[in-house]
Amino acid sequence: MDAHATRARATLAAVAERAGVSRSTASLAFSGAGPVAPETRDRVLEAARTLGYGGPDPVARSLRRGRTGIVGVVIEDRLREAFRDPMNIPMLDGLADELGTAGLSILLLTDPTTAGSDPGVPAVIETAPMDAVVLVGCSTRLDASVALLRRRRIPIAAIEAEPMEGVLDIALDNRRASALGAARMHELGHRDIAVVTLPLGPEHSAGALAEDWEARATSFPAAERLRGVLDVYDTLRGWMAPASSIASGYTAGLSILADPQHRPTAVIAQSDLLALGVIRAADELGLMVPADLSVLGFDGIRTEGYGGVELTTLVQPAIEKGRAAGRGVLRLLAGEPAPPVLLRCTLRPGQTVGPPAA
Amino acid sequence: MDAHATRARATLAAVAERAGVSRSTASLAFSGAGPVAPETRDRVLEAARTLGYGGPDPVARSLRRGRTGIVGVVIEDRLREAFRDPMNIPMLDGLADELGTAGLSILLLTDPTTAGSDPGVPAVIETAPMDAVVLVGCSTRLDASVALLRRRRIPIAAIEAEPMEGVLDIALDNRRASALGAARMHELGHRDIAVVTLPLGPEHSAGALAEDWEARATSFPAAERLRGVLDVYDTLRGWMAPASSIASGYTAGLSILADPQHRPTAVIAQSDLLALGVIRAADELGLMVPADLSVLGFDGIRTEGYGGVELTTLVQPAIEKGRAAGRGVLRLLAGEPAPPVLLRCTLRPGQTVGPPAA
DNA sequence: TTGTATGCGTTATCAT
DNA sequence: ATGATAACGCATACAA
Repeated sequence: MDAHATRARATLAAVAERAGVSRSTASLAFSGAGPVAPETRDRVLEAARTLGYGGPDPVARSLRRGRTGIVGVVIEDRLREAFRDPMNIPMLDGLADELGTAGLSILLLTDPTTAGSDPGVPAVIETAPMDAVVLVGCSTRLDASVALLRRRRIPIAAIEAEPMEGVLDIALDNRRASALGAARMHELGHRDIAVVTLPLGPEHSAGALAEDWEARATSFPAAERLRGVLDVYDTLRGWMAPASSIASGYTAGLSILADPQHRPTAVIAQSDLLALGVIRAADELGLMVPADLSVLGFDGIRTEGYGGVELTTLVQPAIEKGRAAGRGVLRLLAGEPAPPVLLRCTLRPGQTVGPPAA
Repeated sequence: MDAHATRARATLAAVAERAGVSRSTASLAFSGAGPVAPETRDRVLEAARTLGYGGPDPVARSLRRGRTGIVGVVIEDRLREAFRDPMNIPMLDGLADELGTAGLSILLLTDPTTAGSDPGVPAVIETAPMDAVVLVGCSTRLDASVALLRRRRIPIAAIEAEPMEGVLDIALDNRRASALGAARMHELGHRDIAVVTLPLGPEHSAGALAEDWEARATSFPAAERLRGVLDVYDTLRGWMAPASSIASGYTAGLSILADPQHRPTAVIAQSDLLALGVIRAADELGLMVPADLSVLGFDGIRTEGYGGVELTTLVQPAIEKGRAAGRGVLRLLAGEPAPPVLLRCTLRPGQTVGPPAA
């Protein structure tokens, strides 16, 4: 350990004194926010070096400036779950990209209402230092978090959430896109279809879709996508998956396709992973895709790693979701008007959808 | 917008005045760090509500307390790249889990030396408020970051990095594990093997391993794993992949297996994704695994989603890596001694390794 | 170009 | 159980 290790942390005042200048001059030497004679600056920097001064304290600076340089990103539940959804990665990347240009970094937070925590202990969301927040949970139960953040006067952007007053909405045209996909199926002649949905509620339980799903749904995108299908099909079979994964899709597929007497000719899945799982189930049951069964996905993941199936799917602009949120946050922080954003999904033809078997 | 929106943010002082108590008492009412009469507290809370006070300012509190509740996690390069490595997700999850119990949250940072940024602008790592940092880049070029953080007196833990003075080391027995895998291959009778390595340097370029790889290697785990193989095999073919991905493994596999006259009987890959890529290449060339070619992976990812191959691989305790780092950080922050951690990988037999064809 | 003075919003210490 | 006071470390408006 070096000689400075035991000494107390040096402050800007100490550096200033050592350099023989005032605190303000020393401050300017570091921030560059004002004119300083080159030689004076050198003296200050020199003093800083000998004192082992690590630069202005970020916290003190934040207090003074009223900015922390931190944007909270609220992810539902555990990180593990959040990152299991392949769409969250590029979204975060786009967000980080956009925020990075402004020197902002991302603080990972979990939704206190989904994570099981003591109500006694204040949630991190109440106490974390941040300039703004991006909500990505997609859960209607965000209300509590939003109320909290509003009281703290923290600007909020929400991705794919139900629109809320005072929250910058970064939306996907989930309903329209889903209807588009459904219409394509209908055009091709499919009359008996099944839908595999993402978790609609916080329970994350699997099973046939309940009659009253709409009243109990808390996942806005999942509900919207389902509504989109119902815009085209009056009746359908619905199966709710407990997560967006191949395994869940596989299970759903087995259930839906089990009875040979009563099989749909097409399955509309609310995510690509679910679609891949359904295809695997079909495989196992000896069904050819798309000859015996059409499968439509949602997301547009690179299926490269997943066995080489070219999924017909609705591609969502995941990176752009993050970018748009980032830009929106930047505007909010700048006090500029931040208009809501609506991003569009597109249908990408693949090898998994065709006309029903005659 | 409500009535408070235009008014300036309320402070604790304002709340105290309104409630007719001193600032200290108001403070105690919120923090619960001292005795306050129940009715007094109610009055304070009531005043806070009518004033729209959102609770103590985290920044001011941090300044006073000397703690931010934030732990920086330095990931190399872009988030997209970082999350492409499947091991980083459970690691982060374990870390978040452990830190969460102490009310700490994770600030995502990128390594300023890998990300291309102006040297003029101070890197976030220099200016972000945090109590401690976890390094996960695995790059030897962490020196610069470490120096910076040391000057700031910020405790550091590093996962799978080359041990450094004053940095809490959370290590994997990469070399031993790799040697173990290689020994298994040797036992089975393989004499002509090839290794597909992770990127050894920051260039992320693909190609045959250079003679002087060791001198230029900056990725400690990749170098260690390679050394492990060399502990068993004197000579081998080496191919460096530009990333840990199926696509890179596929390319590497094609190159290595191209010439039928000169094919290894086994490939040791430094990650499971690379191994899966090699297997796909073998498939394409009409080689059976493991009859014609043995393939060993590293990581122990759930291959469920990747086509159903049961990879023989070295399983690393990814979640535990994060947990250990989290616990270490907690101890550092508490001023307790934090012993370095060495985690062990285990060989998990699968269906991709067998004796060479006679 | 440099220095002086003040306040950012809290909490810890100590006294009452 | 409550109150007065003093930091925490810095950046800015303003004066020189």
